[in-house]
Amino acid sequence: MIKNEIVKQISTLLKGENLTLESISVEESSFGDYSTSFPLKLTKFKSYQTPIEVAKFFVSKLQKNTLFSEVTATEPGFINFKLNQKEAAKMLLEIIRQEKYYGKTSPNKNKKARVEFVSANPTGPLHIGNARGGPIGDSIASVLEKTGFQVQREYYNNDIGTQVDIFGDSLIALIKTKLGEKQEIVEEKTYQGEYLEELAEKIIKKLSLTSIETVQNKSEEIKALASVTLSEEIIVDCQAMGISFDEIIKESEFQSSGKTEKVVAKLKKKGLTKEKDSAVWFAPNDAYLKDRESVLVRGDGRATYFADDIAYHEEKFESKPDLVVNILGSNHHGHVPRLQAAIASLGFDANKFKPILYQYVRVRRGNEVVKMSKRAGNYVTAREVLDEVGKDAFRFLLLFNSANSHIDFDLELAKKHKADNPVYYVQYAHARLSSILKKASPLDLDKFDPGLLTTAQEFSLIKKILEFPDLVFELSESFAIHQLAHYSISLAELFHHFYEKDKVISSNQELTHSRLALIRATKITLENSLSLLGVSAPESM
RNA sequence: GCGCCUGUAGCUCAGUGGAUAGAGCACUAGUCUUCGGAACUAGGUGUCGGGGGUUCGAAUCCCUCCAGGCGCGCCA
Repeated sequence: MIKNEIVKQISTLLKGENLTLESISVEESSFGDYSTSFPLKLTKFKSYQTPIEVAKFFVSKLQKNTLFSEVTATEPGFINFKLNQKEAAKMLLEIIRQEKYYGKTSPNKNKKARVEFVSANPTGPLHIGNARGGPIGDSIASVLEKTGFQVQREYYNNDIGTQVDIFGDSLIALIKTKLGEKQEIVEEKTYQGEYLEELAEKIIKKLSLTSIETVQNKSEEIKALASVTLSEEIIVDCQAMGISFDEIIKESEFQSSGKTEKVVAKLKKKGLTKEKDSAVWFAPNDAYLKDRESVLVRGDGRATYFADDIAYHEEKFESKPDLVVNILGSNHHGHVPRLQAAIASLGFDANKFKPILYQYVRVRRGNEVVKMSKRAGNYVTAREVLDEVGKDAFRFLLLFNSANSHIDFDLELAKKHKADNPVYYVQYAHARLSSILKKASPLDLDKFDPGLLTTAQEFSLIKKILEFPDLVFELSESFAIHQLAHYSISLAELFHHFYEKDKVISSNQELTHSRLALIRATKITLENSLSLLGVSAPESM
C-alpha cells in the first residue's frame, strides 16, 4: 500500500497546515516512480503562494521517509517520488510471508456487502449475455472480500411473472402436442428451441403424463417443475464458471409472504403512489422520474417485477449492509433510477447502492457472428461457449473489457494457445515461475540480500508487484474489475522481460536466492490476481 | 421523440482533470550448447468521431452535431 502510505502522510501534513482537499491522488509515473499533483488542486493557500511553493514545502517534510530515495518538486506543482530500490526489494520478504494473503487489507473490516448477479429468468438456458454478469459479480465480490468485507453472493430468481407464464403456456402446449393433441396456431411469442423439447420429455416422464387430461389437471405442477429444473440448470452453468451463490432468493416469495404488499402499502402511505387506469403507480417527487412513473400493482391486482424488486431491496437494506452491489445487463438501465428512488424513499441510504450495468456480448467465430444455438433456438448459450473454450478463457476474456464496452467474444481467439490469447500468456508465465522454483534448490531466505536486486528488470518487476494491494483497494471502490486482468498481463510481461535478461539460478548463492525470492513473490502475486479473477494458475501446461 | 452505453494506431482495447496519449495483435528483421521459444529484442504509425466551451492544464468535465449498439409495455 505504498500509494496509500503517501496519501496518508500528505493528509496528516495538510491537516497540520489547516489545508483541506477533497481527494489526493497518487499515480505511478515515469517522472518518478510515483507522483501527485495535489498542490495544483489546492484552492486555499496559506503562507505559500503558488502551487510550486506548496510542492516544495511538502517535499521538505516528506523527504525523511526511507522508502524513497528522492522526493522532488517540479513545475508547475508536481511532487515526484523515487522509490528506494533496496527498501522496495526488502518488502518481498513480507510478501512471501503473507503468501495467499498478499493483497489483503482491512479498510472494510466488519462491514457487510451484498452482491447480486446473474439473476436470469428460469425460462431457458443461461445465455452468454446474462453470463457476463457472472464473472464480473463473482470477481467484484472476491475483491471486496480482499479488502475486509464480509460478502454475500446472491442470485435473484425471477420465478414468476408474465414471462414465466408465457413460457409455461408454451411448454404445456408442447407437451399436449407430444401427447397427441393437434395445435392449430403457433403464436409468435412462444418459446422455442431444443431445450424445450428436452424439458417436455423430462416432465412427461417425471410426472407420468399420459393424456391431455392429466396435463390439464397438473398444469401448475408442470410449471413449477419446469421453473425448478431450469433454475437448477442455470446454477449448474454458474458452477461451471466457478461461481457459487450463498443465497438464492425467489421473487415469488416476496408475494407469498406478503412483503411486496406491505412495501407497496408503505409507499402509498408516504404519498408516493397514485392510481391511474385502475393500476397502482410509483410516482416519486423527482424531476427526472416525473415522466417515468411505473406500475407497482396491475389492474388485476397482481404485483409487477418492480414491486417485488422494491420488496427485495427493502429486505436487503433491512439487513443493514454497508454496500449493495447489483450487476445488471444494460437493458435494465431504465429500471435502476426508479429502484434507486424507491430505496431512497423508503428511508435507506441510496449511496450504499451501487448498480453496475454491463453491455452485451456478441459471439464471433473469426469474422462470422454466431447468433443462434441449437439448444436455445434464438441465442447463444453460456454452456456452449464454456464447453468450447473452457472456464479460464471464458472468464478472463469476459473480464478483460470494461463493463461499459461491448464485447465481441471470439471463439477462435479464445481457443488459441498463443500470445494473442491473453489468458495463455498469463498462465504460461505462471507455469514458468513454478518450473524455476521446482528446478532450483529450496528458497533460503537467510541468503536473501535486497541489495543484490539492482537491475532495471528486477526493479520494474518489484514495483509492479508492490502495486497489487493498491490496485485491489482501488477496485473495491471503482469496481473496474477489468483492470485486474490488464494488471496480470502486465505482471506476466515484466516477468518475461526479467527472465530473458537476468539468469536466476547461478553459482552465486546469495544472488540466486535473492532472485528466487523475487520469483516466489511474483508467483504469489500472479496467483492471487488470477484467483480474484477466478482463473486457474497452472503449475505446468 | 426520450434515455443509457460506445467512438482512441490497420485490428482488439487500456488510459475519466496532469507532464511527451499507451499496450497487445498484425507486419518486417533478429534471438535457440543457457532456468519452459506458449518466450524475448528492435523497428511506428494517431484530425483521441466533428465543432464549440470551462481552466494554469482536456482523450477525460459541459454544450452541440454525426455514427453504431441497447432500452423506453399493467415484460423481467
